[in-house]
Amino acid sequence: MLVIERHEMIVRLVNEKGSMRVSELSEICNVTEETIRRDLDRLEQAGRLLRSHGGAVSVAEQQPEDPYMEREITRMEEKKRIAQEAIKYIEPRDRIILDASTTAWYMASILPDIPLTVLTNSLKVAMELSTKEKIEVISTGGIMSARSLSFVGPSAERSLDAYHVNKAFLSCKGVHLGRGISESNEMQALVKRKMISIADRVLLLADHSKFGVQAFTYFAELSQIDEIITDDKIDPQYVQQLEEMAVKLTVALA
Amino acid sequence: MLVIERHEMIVRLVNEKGSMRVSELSEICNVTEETIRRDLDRLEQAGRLLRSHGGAVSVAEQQPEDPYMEREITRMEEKKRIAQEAIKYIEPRDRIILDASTTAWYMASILPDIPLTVLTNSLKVAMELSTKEKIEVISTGGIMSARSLSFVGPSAERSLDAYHVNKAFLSCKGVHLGRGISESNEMQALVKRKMISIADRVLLLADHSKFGVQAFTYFAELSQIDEIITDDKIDPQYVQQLEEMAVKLTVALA
DNA sequence: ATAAAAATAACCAAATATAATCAAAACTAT
DNA sequence: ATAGTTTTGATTATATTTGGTTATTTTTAT
Repeated sequence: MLVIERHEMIVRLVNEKGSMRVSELSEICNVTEETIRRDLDRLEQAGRLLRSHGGAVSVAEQQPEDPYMEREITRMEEKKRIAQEAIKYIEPRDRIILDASTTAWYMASILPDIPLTVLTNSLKVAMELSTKEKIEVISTGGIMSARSLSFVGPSAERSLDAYHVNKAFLSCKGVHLGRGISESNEMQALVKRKMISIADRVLLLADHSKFGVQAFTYFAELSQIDEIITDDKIDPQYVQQLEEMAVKLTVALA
Repeated sequence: MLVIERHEMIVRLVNEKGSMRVSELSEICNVTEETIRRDLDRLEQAGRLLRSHGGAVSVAEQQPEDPYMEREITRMEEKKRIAQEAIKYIEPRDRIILDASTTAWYMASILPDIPLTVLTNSLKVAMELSTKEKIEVISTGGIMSARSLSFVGPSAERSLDAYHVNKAFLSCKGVHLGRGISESNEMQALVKRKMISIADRVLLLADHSKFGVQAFTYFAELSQIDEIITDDKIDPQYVQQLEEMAVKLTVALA
């Protein structure tokens, strides 16, 4: 990747996410943090972003409203942290699933360019990964859900049948200790259920606000989840209860 | 190779790939890196690309096209006109196929929001149609081709098997009266062949520059095409020969 | 408030890329 | 043909980029 390309990528990422840490950019671009810092200095000189300790923030004062992205500003910080923790579980040559959640999209955007096969039903994830040449992206087809820009329906589920992955990173709307994992949309829930069935290991990405919540449809038991990644605002009572239930839990720290 | 030819080749390569290293260009063009550097300096002077340490990046990020799409930015006007003509063939409640071509993408962007089912292997087409609420979009899944932002491969072909449409709008790289319709990329060709097999009616979108051209793989006979839509710069000799061969031809006027 | 951790700036050195220069080769125009 | 121009490749000196190291600053936690 040429210098200019890296600079453009940095600006794009900073603008998309609002902010980026030096460490994230370093991983994504496959250069040392020193290089990223120098880049940020120059980009700040040029007025393309604003430097801050640990990273940089967007200076695009009023980015034109992205019609695709339902503005999920809520829990953005937590989701980014969870995404950052989650990518630590990814190793070269893994075959993984990313679902159509905001957290999975963050994961895609900060995923380093290493040899990897990613199976997804999310248009945004696919789009995001298209620039990383070492990553092979496979999309389920299916009926497009315009709101979430993802593919659902029988054909999406059918196409998943043809694959097997070693890790699946899934999100949800609710985690209830007694009732299990739930989703507000039935179509999405069915796809997630299928995803779980073709994965060796299921990692659930759920920020603290999801605990205790019961959404419309259940798509998995807690026992089907191998590990939950959440943020540090989680109620300690859940931590303890999950421990008692022998569910592995990782807390993504700030 | 003439100097100008080399210059054009350099610009084309840079635009296709987004960027090129001096070393790559040197190898491809069979000249020393010094020569390439001088070329790049002059091309940057002329504003045809942007220099960067180690290579050059494309500057062709003008509106309708972004650096992903695989075909040349040329014939844009013709393609828009062909797209405009093509949508006249679409009626409410049609089930149609749009392939991963620039022309199909133009079609998607000017398609009115009427009840319609669109089956496509193009990410851009899907994205474009996501804002039109009356249009149901179904995507083939498959391996994502990053360059063309489309889905190809066995799974893409397999998923097409589950559907049947009444009209397919396809593009190509070459239309040869004797040898048939060809494509430069075999994966895309196989998908198109399958698309033809599940469509009642096949409409070929081909600007005048495609006639007489033979690209790498053939994916259809002329007899399998129900109608060709082209632009008014088409050589009259082809018009006459197609008439003799009883192939229906529509010329999109300015 | 103070200590520990994290991030940064300021170096340096190695690798790479570039610019400048010159001579040979190829092309142009008389 | 021949003189003049342009292009090219080779060579050398110069620039830039990058990663590593260390000291310093800033932030965070106690």
